[in-house]
Amino acid sequence: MEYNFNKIERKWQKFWADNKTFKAEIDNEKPKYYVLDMFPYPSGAGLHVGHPLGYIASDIFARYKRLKGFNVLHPMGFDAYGLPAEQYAIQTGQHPAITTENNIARYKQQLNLIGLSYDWDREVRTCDSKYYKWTQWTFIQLFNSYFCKNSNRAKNITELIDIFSREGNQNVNAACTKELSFSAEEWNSYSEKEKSDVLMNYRLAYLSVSMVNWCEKLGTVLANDEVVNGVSVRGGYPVERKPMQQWSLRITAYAERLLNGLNDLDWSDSIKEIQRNWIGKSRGCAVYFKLKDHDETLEVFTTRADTIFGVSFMVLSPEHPLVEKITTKNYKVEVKHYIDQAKNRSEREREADVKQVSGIFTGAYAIHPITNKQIPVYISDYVLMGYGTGAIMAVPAHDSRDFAFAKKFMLPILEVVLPEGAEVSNTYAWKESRDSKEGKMINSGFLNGLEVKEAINKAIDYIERKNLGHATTNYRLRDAIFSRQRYWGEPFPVYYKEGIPFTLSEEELPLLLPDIPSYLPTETGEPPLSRAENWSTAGGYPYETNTMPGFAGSNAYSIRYQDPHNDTALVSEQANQYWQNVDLYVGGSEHATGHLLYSRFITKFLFDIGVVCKEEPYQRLINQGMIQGKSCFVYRVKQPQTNTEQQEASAEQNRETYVSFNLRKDCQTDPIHIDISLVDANNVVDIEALRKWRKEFEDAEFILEDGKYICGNEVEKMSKSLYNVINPDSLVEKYGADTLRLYEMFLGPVEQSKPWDVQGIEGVSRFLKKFWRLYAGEDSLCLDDGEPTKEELKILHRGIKKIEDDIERFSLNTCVSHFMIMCNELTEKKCHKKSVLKPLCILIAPFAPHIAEELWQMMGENSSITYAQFPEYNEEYLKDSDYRYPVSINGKTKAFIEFPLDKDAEELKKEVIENEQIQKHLEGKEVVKIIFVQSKIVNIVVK
RNA sequence: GCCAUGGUGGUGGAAUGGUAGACACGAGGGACUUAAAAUCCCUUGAGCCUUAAAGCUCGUGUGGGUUCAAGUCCCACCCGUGGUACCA
Repeated sequence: MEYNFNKIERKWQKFWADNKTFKAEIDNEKPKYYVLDMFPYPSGAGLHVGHPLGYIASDIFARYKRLKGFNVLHPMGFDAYGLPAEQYAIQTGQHPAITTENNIARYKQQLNLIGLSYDWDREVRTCDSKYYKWTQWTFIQLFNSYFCKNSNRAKNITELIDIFSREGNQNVNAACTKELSFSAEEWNSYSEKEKSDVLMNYRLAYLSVSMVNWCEKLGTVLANDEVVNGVSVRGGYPVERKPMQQWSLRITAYAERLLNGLNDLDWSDSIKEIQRNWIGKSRGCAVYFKLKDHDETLEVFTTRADTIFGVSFMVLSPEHPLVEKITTKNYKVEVKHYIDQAKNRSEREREADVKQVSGIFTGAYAIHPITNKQIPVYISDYVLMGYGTGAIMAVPAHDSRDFAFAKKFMLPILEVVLPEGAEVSNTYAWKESRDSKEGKMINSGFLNGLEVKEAINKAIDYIERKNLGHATTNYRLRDAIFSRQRYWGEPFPVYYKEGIPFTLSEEELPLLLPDIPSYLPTETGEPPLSRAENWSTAGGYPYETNTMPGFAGSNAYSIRYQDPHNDTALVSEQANQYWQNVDLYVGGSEHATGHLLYSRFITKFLFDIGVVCKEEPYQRLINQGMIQGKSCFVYRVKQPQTNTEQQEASAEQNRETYVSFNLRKDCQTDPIHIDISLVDANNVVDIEALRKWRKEFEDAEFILEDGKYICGNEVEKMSKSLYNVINPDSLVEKYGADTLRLYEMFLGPVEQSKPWDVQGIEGVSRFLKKFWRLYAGEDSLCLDDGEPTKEELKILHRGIKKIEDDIERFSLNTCVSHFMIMCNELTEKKCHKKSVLKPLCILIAPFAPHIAEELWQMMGENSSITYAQFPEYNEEYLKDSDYRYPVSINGKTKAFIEFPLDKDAEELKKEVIENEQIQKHLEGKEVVKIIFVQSKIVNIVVK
């Protein structure tokens, strides 16, 4: 019988769909296991072989867990809101919903071809109103909550209102945008608008004004990378930094919990580290500096309180509120000029010339809190308003940025930390500052002689005791800006009444995304939604016109899968109690600081308000690597630079010339990408096909080597634009889905990025054919009912053990290898015994489910292999009767000998030394000692 | 710069401190075939030795160290990849 994979795969895919084999339902008799893939954005290009890597890996795990007796939840859905569909709509006028619908259909078709065991009944789409109802609902909960720092959790905003009306905010310790102070009387006298403004300061979803890149001509906000040198990349129109009112989420309130929560997760160290860095906790000290001739104090943040005696100037951010007050008359004009300049520099420009030191003196002086010396106050844009207090104490000797500033403005450089072995030297001769936290304190009064780390603690102690400041912690993490001036996203469930935002009630959800006549922003710069007719409540109050950003829909989708059709709740308590959270999450590491952080935050919030029972959404995380493509290049010869007239003339006469790979060094060339389908395994280009492929090659001249045109290669990202995409559909057609699945795993560790090797797939294809032949005879299965031999049992049980270990460790590439070895050994033994082939079939079922199902059925089983029992290995069969231990002599392995394990040490020694083989190697030398490791003899030391 | 992570044949990659290179691709040789495809067998880290049988030396980015024993552990350096950055 032939292995007809196309027929087999179609048959079983239909069987699974018809029988809903993978439908997951709550079953309290069985333990649950939740396997999830990061859901894809359905782009127009479809899937290439890189996309399914993670899906196949998680599918293998899901299928494995089912065989292990778990009730597995393995859903899939689509992150359907996003920019490409909107841009396509702007260009073509086609509604993004239609584009998205088509792309999803194509994705589902491609995913099903691979035989993934999803429960499609639980599919979610973020653009589906039944789904985004709960995205909007979650937003409302955030709006109605504040973060209480005392209990370290979110609480209902009504509790805060209650406290305000009774005792003001004196005793309130809550996360907020800026510190306010008011009494109960004041609160009760506030207008509705004033109350709303105060509460905004505390809500977890809040409106605030933040700086954006605004392009008047294009009528839209631009991202930093869309602005270069102060003008828009598209059109070259001027861009200004402008404050705009935006919704934000107060993720910073959860910084500490997001940090601590990482410790108990089974994630890779690198991704945990990326999140830790992103949160960026730094412990330090706030220090108050009095200002000469002013009542205000200047508060700075520092992590190096030990260097306080090394302060020689202060620097404020240009946006700092005190700048205006303290600038003296003589410096007003220059300071204003500097601030104006700084304001119009985009983030990108500031980044671009980091090395450029700029700044200006304000004329003001601060008083050093310990030495009482006067210290000049400068402003400079290297100090950012967004971090710490927007002001620093500058210690040029021990901070490289302060050092550069001091050099430029000829300010004193005071050395206070002396590294071990160094001598006190003239700081003005230094080429760079000494930033290291190692060394002893000098010139620092009561800190002298201490190590830096001790000095930091002692300095903070002193500062707190004398009321000169307080210990504090800063986070790099910023609140998440949640508004987008776009069409294709979730509408905010918000309307405005006399300028005060109100949320809709739960009964009014979902607030449907309206149809609009054009997807561009309006002429007045309003977001696209303001084009919608009657975009207001029944009472005529206008709705919010911004939409939510791309990550909104993915924050709680893993929770929604648990109960996707529930109309009355995000998830029922019953469903959540059973499914809890994701046990295995598979996806790319590019979401480390986006989706993975935001959804952890939202899950913690939902935990606080009692919606879910687990605080962390994803217990174990595997980050699959990217599969790269091999790109092919031809080398176009650069035309010599001549004057224009000649060039024009020659352009008509001269055809483009391309040289073969090994000849490219002889002239100047540009590499040009060509489609990989035009090239064979030896990099020989099919020139006739190339001429037909694109016009520019039609009558080009090709300079050959050995009669062939050889192209160059490079490993790059797989992308349509680089013509190096390998499409899974054609591979399934040619080799079958089971081969593709095995090969994607066999290619290397799932976590690692690696290039797609076009030829390697032959190997697993041959293996599956061999595997089939192990069972299949001429026209029926070739099975033997006899008892397996000891030898055969050993092969089988060793295989079971290895495969189980490998899957649990997620080492799926070695798992495939071990399976191949086992099958080859059984083939060699000509073993066709049913009692061996049956467990073998189950073992491969997670990897190659179609062939496993087919053989399973042919062996006379009448139910799907999906819920078969994963075989257990028996230690008895694994015992090595014939294991030969390696014996080294002076560290070099010389012999392998058998010996029993149960003898005592002296007997063993004797036996080893007298062994014929060993004697040969000893060559009569004296044995000094014998090293045993766990009763195995390992090394003999001789003189 | 900082943080993370990796460096093993022609290639993808295996190796709880204990036979480095499993498994696979590619390559070379052979069998079957009129031929091709498919299938099967042998060789395949480098070098040496031998008529043969067998055996030897060197080898996991570089240089040190720990150990009876190091791809694996420690120290220093070089290179690649990813993240991040006037974060005080």
